[in-house]
Amino acid sequence: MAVGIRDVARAAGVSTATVSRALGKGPVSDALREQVEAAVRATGYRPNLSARRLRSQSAQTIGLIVADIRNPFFTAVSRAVEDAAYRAGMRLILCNTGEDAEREALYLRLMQEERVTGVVFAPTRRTAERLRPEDFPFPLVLIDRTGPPGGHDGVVLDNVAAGALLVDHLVEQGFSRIGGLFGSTSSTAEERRDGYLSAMRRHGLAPQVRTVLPEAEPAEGEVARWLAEADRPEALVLSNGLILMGAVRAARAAGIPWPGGIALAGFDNEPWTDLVEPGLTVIEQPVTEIGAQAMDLLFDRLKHPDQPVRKVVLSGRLIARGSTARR
Amino acid sequence: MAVGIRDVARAAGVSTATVSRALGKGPVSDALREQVEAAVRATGYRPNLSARRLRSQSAQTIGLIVADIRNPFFTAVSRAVEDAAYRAGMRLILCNTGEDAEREALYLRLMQEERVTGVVFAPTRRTAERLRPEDFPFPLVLIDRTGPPGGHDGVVLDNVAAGALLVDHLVEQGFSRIGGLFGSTSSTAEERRDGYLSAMRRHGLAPQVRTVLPEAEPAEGEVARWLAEADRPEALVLSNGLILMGAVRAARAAGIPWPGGIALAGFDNEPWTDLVEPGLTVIEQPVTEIGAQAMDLLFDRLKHPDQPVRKVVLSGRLIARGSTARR
DNA sequence: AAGGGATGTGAAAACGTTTTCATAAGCAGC
DNA sequence: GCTGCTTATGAAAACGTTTTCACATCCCTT
Repeated sequence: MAVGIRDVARAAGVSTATVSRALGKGPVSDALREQVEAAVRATGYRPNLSARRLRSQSAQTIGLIVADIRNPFFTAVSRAVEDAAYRAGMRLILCNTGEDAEREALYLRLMQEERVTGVVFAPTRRTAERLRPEDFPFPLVLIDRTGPPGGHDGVVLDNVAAGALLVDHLVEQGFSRIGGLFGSTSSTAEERRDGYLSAMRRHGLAPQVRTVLPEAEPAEGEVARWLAEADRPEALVLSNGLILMGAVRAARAAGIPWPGGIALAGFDNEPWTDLVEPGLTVIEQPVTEIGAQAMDLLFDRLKHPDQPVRKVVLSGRLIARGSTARR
Repeated sequence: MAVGIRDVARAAGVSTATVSRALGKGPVSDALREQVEAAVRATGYRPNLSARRLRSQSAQTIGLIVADIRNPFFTAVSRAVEDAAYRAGMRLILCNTGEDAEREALYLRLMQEERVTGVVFAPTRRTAERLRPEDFPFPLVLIDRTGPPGGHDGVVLDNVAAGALLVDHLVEQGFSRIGGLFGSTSSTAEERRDGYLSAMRRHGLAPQVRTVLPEAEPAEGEVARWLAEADRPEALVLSNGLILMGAVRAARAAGIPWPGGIALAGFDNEPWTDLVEPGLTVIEQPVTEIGAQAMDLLFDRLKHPDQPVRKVVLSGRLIARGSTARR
């Protein structure tokens, strides 16, 4: 039933070595190559990738580890990563960690057992701190969240600048009591908060920072409470797309209009952010570029293992919409 | 450098067979099992999954093939599939086909070479028609689009009923000149169109059907043209989330309000559909359920290969919102 | 005390490839 | 015509596991 390379060899009247070479790139005479190809067609042979990997010690596989593929940022990045992977003849193994350090460790171990070619990883802050390059026999490229400068290549947004950009924009639009709600698990959120804080300080304004699990529901709850307080801010900076959505829901539920009741500015130019009325001011991340760059770094690292560690920092673009219209 | 099972065996003073059994489920005395575990810790041993797969002839891997992971429907389904896979100790290989029959064929071939345990697949109509169960040595479960009854298990929405449901709702709300815009590549879109057509006929109304590539941009262009026509419909049925978004953009761009200028009703209860104002009437698909059911079918099929083919049909739920408010 | 079924263990085969190694054939230079 | 170099090919080793098979050992039954 299961046809192997021996069957093809027999059908073509050659050795298995020749079949292997004909299918790969070895030197084979044209005549035999044709015989082999005919035999492959005749037998319906499909190579066994596990055997190939075992023998050739090359998995041709990329692992992608993210918190949740349903976060549109990761969705978009994953598509770019998958495209690059398959263009290079590699498969993609997808892992969702749910921001859970234990599952992160589990999946990293799995990647070792798979002997993957490389991994693209968006770690939680906690895990990012513990990541030691010498523990991994493959290139590990961090995206979105690199944490403190470590031994891994990475692609990130200039989060500090982006956080500040939002504050500057809000100040310019006439707001001064500006709150910030940031995710609690990633270094990215921390950097955005730092940018927020330094910009607030620079403008001589009093920051109000809160922290929340970076998901829509917790964010909605937190913002709902915040908006119900007597001295609520005039404007809110939200540190990612899910938190921004939570904030929009909370404002909508409380019947507070934006920008009149509360100005909103956040991250991730998701398709819906310009469909709500008024549209939401956001920092757009170059998502496709991030995924593509990560794969470039990964392949470069494979070629030049001893090259110094590189960190690609991409700029976010401010898209000003009605949600932060001048007071 | 690379530590294998032989090194562990040597360190523990046992045979490789015993190590394998200690790590698996074979019968091993408690004393030896502890020795082996200690040796594993001491050596930092990580099993080589390729070797394991080759020998045990079991890949413990699920393939997921969809048009585009960025379609929120597939995003959500993929998450459910991944969860189920990893709960069963399996990995997930992700493939995006971009609705391209050639890439579908390519990936199906790849799945054979990977000797995967099973595949969850949302095929284009063209491919669905050609799918022959005997060509696949693994269970292939179709989701979202099963096409004509074939030899594969599947999980689908009751698309005909759902399409009709939207028409019934629109009629009830007082609309009669109702157009329908449907995707051109999937059997799902066809079924929704059939539901639309039969409901229109039942109500004695004249259907107006158009077809478009199931992506936001082509849909926006098509709807823009449609809305510019003199005898444009009063209401539109849109056959998936991306097409619905295109329609919303077109209406917004043309300055046509809904439901006043054009009533909108579509598929997929994506998070943004109730954030636009007024909210959009949609059919909600049980996305998580679809993914989970697909994996259930897959595992059942592995257990009972000769069981008759099963097709799970799930009902969509109508969520009526302002976009179809009474005329 | 002998027979017999569990039970635990190790040696070696097996999984399906690629790669190494040896060899034969072809060809250039002398 | 011989040597040396390249090229095409096959036999066999190798990749790192799991599984088969054979063999002790132990305990229970008779």
